[in-house]
Amino acid sequence: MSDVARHAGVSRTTVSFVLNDRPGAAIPDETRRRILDAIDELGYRPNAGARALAANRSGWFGLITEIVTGPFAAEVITGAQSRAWTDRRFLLIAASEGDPAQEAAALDQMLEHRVEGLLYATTWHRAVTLPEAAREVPTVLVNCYDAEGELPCVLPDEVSGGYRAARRLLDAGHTRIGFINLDPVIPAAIGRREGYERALREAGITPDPSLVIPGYATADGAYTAACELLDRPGGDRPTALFCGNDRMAMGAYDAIKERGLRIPHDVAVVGFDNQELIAGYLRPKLTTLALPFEAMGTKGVDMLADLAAGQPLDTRRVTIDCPLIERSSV
Amino acid sequence: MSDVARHAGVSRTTVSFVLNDRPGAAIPDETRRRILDAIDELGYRPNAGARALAANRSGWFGLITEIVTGPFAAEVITGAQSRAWTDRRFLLIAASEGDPAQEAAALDQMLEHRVEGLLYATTWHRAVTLPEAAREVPTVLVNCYDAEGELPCVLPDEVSGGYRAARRLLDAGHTRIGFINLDPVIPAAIGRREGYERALREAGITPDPSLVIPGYATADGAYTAACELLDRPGGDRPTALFCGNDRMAMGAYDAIKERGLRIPHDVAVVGFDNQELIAGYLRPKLTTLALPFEAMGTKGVDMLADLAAGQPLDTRRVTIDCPLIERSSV
DNA sequence: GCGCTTTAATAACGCGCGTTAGTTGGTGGT
DNA sequence: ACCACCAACTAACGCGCGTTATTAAAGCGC
Repeated sequence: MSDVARHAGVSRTTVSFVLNDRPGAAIPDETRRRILDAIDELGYRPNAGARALAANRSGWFGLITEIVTGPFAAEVITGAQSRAWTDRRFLLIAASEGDPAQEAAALDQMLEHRVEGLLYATTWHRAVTLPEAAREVPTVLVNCYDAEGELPCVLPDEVSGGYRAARRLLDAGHTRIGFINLDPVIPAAIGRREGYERALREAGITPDPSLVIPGYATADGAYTAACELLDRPGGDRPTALFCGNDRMAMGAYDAIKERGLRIPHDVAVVGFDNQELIAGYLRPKLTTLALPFEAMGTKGVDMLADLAAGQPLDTRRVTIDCPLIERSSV
Repeated sequence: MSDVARHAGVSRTTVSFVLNDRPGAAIPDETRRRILDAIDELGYRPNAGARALAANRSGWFGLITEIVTGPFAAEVITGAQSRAWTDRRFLLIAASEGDPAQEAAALDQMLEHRVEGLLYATTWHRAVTLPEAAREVPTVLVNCYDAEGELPCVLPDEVSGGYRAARRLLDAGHTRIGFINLDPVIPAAIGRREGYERALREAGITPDPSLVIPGYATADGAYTAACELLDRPGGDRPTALFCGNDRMAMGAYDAIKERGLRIPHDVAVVGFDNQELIAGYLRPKLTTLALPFEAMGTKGVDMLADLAAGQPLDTRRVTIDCPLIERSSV
């Protein structure tokens, strides 16, 4: 920077003013041009670290996830990254790998780097408890919430997701809709079932509990569940299956095809999660609901930016809709 | 740091010596303990940025990928991250999203943060050309290579992957092995075919070119290709299919099942890529080869660390084996 | 010509740390 | 009694920048 100043025949301060577009600083165009030319000529690049030190503003946000591997975390990162970029901020990403020690270590490193805010994301919707150190800095939870309800969080709207799935099938004329759910105790399963039942009732149908079977998140579990639903005695088998995730839809597909039934003509299927690698390549392609991970990442940074700027949040618990991704299985 | 020094009754220098375990500094245990106690008591955390500035060593490596979304990039990140951690380094991750402008901007930011090395990773094995600015800092290519062959790179060993796949099927007694390949012009397709043919020849079988059909990386393309192979006139249809990726294996599965054939009894299948969401949930689970993304990320940081330390590389072009992931389709 | 305001610029301090060149007090040897 | 030596520390500088207080020159009305 001193070299640039010398080269342009001005002081270092003036260079700083130009670089930062300092409001109130009167820099004639001619001087500004000379400085910018010098920067170009010398290939000068400001030192972000020194800048942060002097301005007492690191420009970092931290992002802790359980697993970097896996499409969900990646989407959160994408959303958060792009949003952070517009504020000229950078994201410090670390994976806890489910190990509390590693998580604490990552957090320590982040605090040493003076992150101005922390995003804490999980791969599945649930309650979490954060390490103590997280209280030192503004924190937003993504896809999870703290049991005490003290921290702001951004969550998928499971209820409207379940509602939307059932509604899509009702609109297609189905009245007996089997629901192969996730483990019944987790928030996703509870919320989606609530939405599913509400849609049925709105259509004048009384939910039949025997049509809701847990598939425990695996293709095998869903296969078994689908067999049970499709082989119901009395010939009142469902004409549509709503599966709690796309993996389970794979199992359901197998059960349906095995019986010589066709998708969607004989049995329609709706999944959840919109995992491209499954939904996009099943045959026929799977109509499913997307978890809005990218939007959640974006919104999380949004909230963090407000928090870091000292502004209060308008909503401390934000829910984001799960959009229906229309393909060919309904 | 000054507070800690005052609290412990020593100078700031002594605190620095303790924090950095400075070799040659004689610090009595008693003094050291007092300092560590003070750090604890005051909740002192070193400022990583200031440290980098003073030591002229940022501790950052940059990692640029095309897409953060997607399992491949995530694995590279995991490998690189964990390896970097052991050197007390951090990874600055950015996605180019295939946009040269965004890529250049990301690189600029990284250089402003004074990264000491750059990892450039692609999602599929191919040639790349880097922006000019990348020459300012040691660079290692991951899963790609530069056309000029100037930069060090770490690549998957496609040839041994193809060899290993064919070999596995030969060992299982198959002699007519169909190969649904990727787009024939890309390095992965070329290398794997070479390995496939070598394995056949070693087994005394002359490769039959009509058994190799491109599936163009899609399930649909592979379905068509598989139909062609399975419906060959003359009853000499292959008893095994080697697919250039797992998505194509999905298409092949459909073609096989449609004909009432069983996997692996009537037709064995080997995939490539080891995409958990596909390979692990197909029924039966898919035996496939893994692209060693995590290992490539690790090795990339390895090489970068040497480069950044000023040491020459022993090998400028490293290839890493693709391990066979045994499941139930052979 | 004088005072006053605006424009254009600068010198100097501090951000939090690593590092070098010292200083101080004590011990052993002759 | 003198010097050499070592253990245990410290003062002071600089890393690259943002920022504040200050100055010199130019413009303006009378």
